[in-house]
Amino acid sequence: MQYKFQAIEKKWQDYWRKNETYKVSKDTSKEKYYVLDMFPYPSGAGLHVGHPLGYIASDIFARYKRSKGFNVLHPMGYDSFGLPTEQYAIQTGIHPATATKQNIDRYRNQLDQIGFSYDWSREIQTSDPNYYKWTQWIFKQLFDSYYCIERDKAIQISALISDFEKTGNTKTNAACDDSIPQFSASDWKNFSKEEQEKILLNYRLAFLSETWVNWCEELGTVLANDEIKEGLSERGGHPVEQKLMQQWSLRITAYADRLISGLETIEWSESIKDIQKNWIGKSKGVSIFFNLENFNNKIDVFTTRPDTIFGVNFIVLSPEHPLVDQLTMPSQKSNVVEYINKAKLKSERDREIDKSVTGVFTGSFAIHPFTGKKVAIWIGEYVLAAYGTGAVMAVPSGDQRDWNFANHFGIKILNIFKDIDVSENAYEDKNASITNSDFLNGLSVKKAINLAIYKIEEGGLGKGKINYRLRDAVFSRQRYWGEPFPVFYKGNVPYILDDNKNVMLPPVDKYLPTSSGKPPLARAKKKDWNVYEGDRMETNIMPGWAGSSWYFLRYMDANNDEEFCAKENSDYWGQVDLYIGGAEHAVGHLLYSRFWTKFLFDRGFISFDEPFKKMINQGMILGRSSFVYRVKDSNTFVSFDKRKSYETTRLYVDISFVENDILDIEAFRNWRAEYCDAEFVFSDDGKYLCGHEVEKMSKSKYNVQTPDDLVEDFGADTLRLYEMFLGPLEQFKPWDVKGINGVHNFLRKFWRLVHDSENNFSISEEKPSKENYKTLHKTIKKVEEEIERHSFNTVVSTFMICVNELTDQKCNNREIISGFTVVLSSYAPHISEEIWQKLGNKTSVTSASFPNFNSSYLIEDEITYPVSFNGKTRFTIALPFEMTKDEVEIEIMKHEKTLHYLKGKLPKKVIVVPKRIVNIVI
RNA sequence: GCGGGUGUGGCGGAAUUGGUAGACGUGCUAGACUUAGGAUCUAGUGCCGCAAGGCGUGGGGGUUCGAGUCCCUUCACCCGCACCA
Repeated sequence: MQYKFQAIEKKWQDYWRKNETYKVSKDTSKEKYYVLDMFPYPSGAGLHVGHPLGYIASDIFARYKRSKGFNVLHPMGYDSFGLPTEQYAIQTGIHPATATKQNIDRYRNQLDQIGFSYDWSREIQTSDPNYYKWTQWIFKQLFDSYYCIERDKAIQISALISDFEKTGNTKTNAACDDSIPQFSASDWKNFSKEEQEKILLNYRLAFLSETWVNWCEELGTVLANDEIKEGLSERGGHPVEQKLMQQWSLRITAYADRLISGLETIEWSESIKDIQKNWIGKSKGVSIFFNLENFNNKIDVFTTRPDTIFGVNFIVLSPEHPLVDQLTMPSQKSNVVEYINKAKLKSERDREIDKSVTGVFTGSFAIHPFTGKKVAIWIGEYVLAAYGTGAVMAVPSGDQRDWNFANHFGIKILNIFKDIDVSENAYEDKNASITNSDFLNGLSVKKAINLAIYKIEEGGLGKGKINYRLRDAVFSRQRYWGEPFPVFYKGNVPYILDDNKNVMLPPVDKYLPTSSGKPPLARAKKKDWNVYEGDRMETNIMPGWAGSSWYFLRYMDANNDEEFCAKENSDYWGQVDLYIGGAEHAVGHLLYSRFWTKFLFDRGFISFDEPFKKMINQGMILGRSSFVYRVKDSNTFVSFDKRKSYETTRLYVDISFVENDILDIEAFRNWRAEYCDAEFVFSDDGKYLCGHEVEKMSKSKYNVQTPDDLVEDFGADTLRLYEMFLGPLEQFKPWDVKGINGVHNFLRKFWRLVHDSENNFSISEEKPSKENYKTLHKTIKKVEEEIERHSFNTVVSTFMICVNELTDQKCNNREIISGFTVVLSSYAPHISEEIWQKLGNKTSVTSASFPNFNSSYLIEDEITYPVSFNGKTRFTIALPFEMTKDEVEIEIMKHEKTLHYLKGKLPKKVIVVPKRIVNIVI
């Protein structure tokens, strides 16, 4: 073996470490570029080949940008708070910090092996007290802020307090809970301190409130909507139920509109933008008040179709609606109570699966705002408490859900659509004209909507309103391994610690809830807390996404003890120019970090309001599982091609025992005791052939391919090239080791190009030929273009073509090899450093400039014209470059092959596109 | 149901604005060379056909001198959301 990659890679990794090659600092003389990976959660399983895919792409891009003269920030760290480590702690008693450190060390080893250009002096860990004290600091700022709707930004709460002192809240236009009563300046002054605090809580961006939350009993904590998939917890797949609890929340809803409009300023995939838009779920409509027949208060309903107001047959409240109690007539009491209790017991999951129509009549009536007629008030599960006002005006002729409800309970349906039959289905399209609707008669839907809104607002019957599906983000978790809150209580009123005080996670005897069901932190005794104020400390912790919502800022100033990030640093490094990570964070991390960024921007701590300017979502690398086939009730395994003659059970086999689908019998027998005397029915060639399938990599499928083995066998440069060579970055693709040899051979071929048969470095000082230059410059151009448009896979082919051509040309000219080495270095940094050094350079190839493309080398003497007949290419012909259109036509028409394909006919038309193609129409 | 995405050889994939479909790599078939290697080199390899020729980018239709690429329609698979009023 001539190309000793193991020694070379070790040598350069040591060199980079010793020389701090990848350390960067602010340098205003250079243009900055910020390339960021989504930082990993350090799990116990280590990295598999799927993880580094995005890291390799971003590393290539970072190295490339550096060679183009940019000052590149390319950091890495760990999202090290989280559930799995805590679950492990519960099982083993090992402190999560200890397990986290082990896992991080393992990750670091794996990452170092791959030769990344991270500036490790900026490493961060979200579970490090020096990091999370700044997460707590941001929470303090959120607590200390409210959202001013007029100025459309977050403002310090002191401004609101001074408003209250002057005018009470009568003129206040701020995002808050709807239920706040009005008070005057003198009311405010007369409130006790505690009462004032409680009122302010309704305005703060971080606030404590009693809300319906998703409670997961199995995990012992509440979960955010984005942590639930198909009604089950994302982690572990446990059932989730609705529970009313006092929780910290963040008022993300105040930012709903900006979170939508901001999407227009960033380069993300349409699908992620759409997912976020749908998640926020903006809808324009109108809120309409229905007076009640026997009561003084009103029911507020939200609708996007005010044009259907005359089609209202009844009103439906959600079972959790606050007026349910009041409106339930004694005669209906038992029915309603029974119905509501049943609804309460249903989990998210149950509600999702069971879509049958259910409901109950309250016995009360509302008054239609225009007709004055009585409208029955029902309760129905299909109305969600959390959306809109938790009440709907039911228009069965225009809404299928209302139609189903009416149909089920035998309610007569009012039709308000001209010439439309609603006896079988509701009419949900917007193409009909309205009828039976007083002043709306004869209007199109669009016109009717506008007129209805006008009439409703004019009559004081309601108000135009924008509704969002997005809920405020529940920010408490009843667990141990997360950021503690910088919060203490006096009585039931929460207070924030002073700016210079931060809470460290206190030690606890067990990582489990207390016997009274309080979170694990409640186990800590007073002396265990580094800070203890008031009557008690907050015992909830922050959710997993707290630390990851701002980490990209900390990298800019990772070791600052005075601030979370000095403004001069965030002003210099600015937005993340390229963010690479998985699409699975579409609504969690990516929405929350946008929210925090906007907040920090509002408060003047940073100067930009979107964190990630451009994002690429890498696709998953799927595993290739292997199978053996055991004959039923025996210890005999039959080869894949013969399995059909037997009744067999398919069993996973560890892919490390399988090469090219051939099973290593010895390794298999040694795998498990039960297989040690296994018998085999072989294929005709005497080998055992395994079956295979492409699926997600997982431990239980024994199909996990770690980068470690590959780095050992082929080297990091090969792994880097191969991961890129697999296919487009964004696409899902199966992992298949077979192709790795090809990429490895390419590096060997490059090595051979500049070494003689004795493995001595050998380079020619001659002036390169025209052909040599052409090959190099073609490569420079293509590599540059492809990297710029993030087409990382095609670049590898370009390298291969270049080395193939140079080999054919027997070209080892210094000038050409030097140029190619720099071009290659972002993909294969180790071998490039080695060759670069052998070329006599004293500094690292990472400081070399990307070669300039010179188009003059690409000018051709001849053009090879494909000649087609009726669009089908038949032959090619080389003609001088400068030949004109007419000359080409003449030349082609007298060619013998043309005559052959014309078969004596006259061409109807001859199309000549100079320098490209000739097409003859017969 | 709504929104987004993907369909190209045995396999991974290439084809930037419509202009030689299958680059590059694997795999396969022959052969050469050896201090038998995960080596190197040569030739072949989309499908049908001895050939001439025909057919080919999920299917059908269209625009065009020319369509993987543009338009219409349809199918399959993947992802997200899903009683959102």
